Amino acid sequence: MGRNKYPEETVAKILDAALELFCAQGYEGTSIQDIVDRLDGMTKGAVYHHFKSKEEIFNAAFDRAMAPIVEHRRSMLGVGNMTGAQKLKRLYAPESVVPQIELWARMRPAADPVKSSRLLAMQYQGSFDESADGCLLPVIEEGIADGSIACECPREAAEAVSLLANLWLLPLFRPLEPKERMLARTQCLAQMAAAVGLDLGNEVLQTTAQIWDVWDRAGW
Amino acid sequence: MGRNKYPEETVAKILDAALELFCAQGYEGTSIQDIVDRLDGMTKGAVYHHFKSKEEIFNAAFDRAMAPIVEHRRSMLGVGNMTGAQKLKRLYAPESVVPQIELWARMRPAADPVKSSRLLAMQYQGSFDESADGCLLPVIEEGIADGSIACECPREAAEAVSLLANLWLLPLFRPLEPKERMLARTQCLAQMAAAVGLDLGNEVLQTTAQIWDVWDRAGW
DNA sequence: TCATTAAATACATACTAGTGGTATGTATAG
DNA sequence: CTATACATACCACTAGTATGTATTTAATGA
Repeated sequence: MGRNKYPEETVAKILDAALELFCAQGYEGTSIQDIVDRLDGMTKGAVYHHFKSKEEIFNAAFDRAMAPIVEHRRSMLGVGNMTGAQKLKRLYAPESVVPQIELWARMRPAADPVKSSRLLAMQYQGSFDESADGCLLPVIEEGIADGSIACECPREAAEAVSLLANLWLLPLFRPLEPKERMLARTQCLAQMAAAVGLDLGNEVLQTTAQIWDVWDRAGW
Repeated sequence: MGRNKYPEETVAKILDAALELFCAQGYEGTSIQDIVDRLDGMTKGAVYHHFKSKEEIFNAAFDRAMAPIVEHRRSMLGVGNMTGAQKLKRLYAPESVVPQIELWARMRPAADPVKSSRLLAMQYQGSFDESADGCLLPVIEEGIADGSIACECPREAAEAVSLLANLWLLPLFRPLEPKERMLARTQCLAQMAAAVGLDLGNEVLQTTAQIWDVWDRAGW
């Protein structure tokens, strides 16, 4: 294959193939050659021209996939005429979470946590980042400031809710549970969150229900 | 090296070296050769005679390390003259958790979740197993049966508490937080657990404090 | 009870296919 | 003409295997 006039297309192809493979086979289970083989005609030289390591490909692929979702969340919370409590509820409403889910469902990460251990580690890490630098903690603090939320341990509550939401309510790394069990988990989390001053709202149940439907429709 | 009259000594040496290396360098970061190099004189043939794959070594190493702890827990709960609620509190009392912690501290798994992603995945998986087949859920159900615990969603509560205890209160895969923050997390979890009917007891705070001291003393 | 033998075990040695990554070559776009 | 976008050829290293060899154990026979 000769030189491409638009190399960003090549980069996009690489990242598309990589994302799909990393999800299906895990990080260690996917070789650079596997990726190259999906880039018909292209060779390893092309890949290593655009990326300096397998790890960089992995990170780039997921950053790219996550970017629109992060953007979507951030824009949703940018509005001024909402209290912190309202924004918190909105964070777990279907409109916020479902786009993310559609992405995960499309990528189909392996339900085996060991096989997807690197993804799991990223979600784990991300749960802390999300609560620290991301949207959740700032929203809670906003709610405390405007008086709409009464929470004694905002940082801790944010971390706990993030962790449970990302690793327990999202059925990424374990076989999909029956719908009623996922709803029970959601209600359980909502009760626990309420105990530390966070009202996740009623819509969170619909969110879980919709997630379940998407997952189920995707054939899990 | 000639044939050993007591091959179980060889197996033990292999597992000791493997455990230390897997903790320090992660699964993928540790090669069979790394392990062999610590077994002075021994060769890869010996290792592959006793174990059929790297994965089997990994599992065997951790199963062996965990066995006495699991045993300790199980024996502690075997006694008859305790209510479920009392057993639950005991599960999170220092005497139950500290032995486990000493082990972890000795092994020093990397605080980088990505580097230790396989261990993280095992802890994640283990959190569900622990709540399902392990001690927590049975104890809760015992408490419900004897009337000492009132919990509407035992399975969900057990999973949530297990997850948070293993991935949030145990400082395995993240840099150690200041002591007061770890205590705040503990109190937060206790509050959340109480909201779904589980009283973890007052001793859980001492447990966290002791864990922190062990970690700190180990030079984290 | 004890030597002799046969078989099973505990390793060592030598090798393979495949891996992530690099060095270098070549053609094309700017 | 130069910088970029690739291709080709290669490297050290990996998990795992096939095979060889010495030693322990078990079986045998007296």
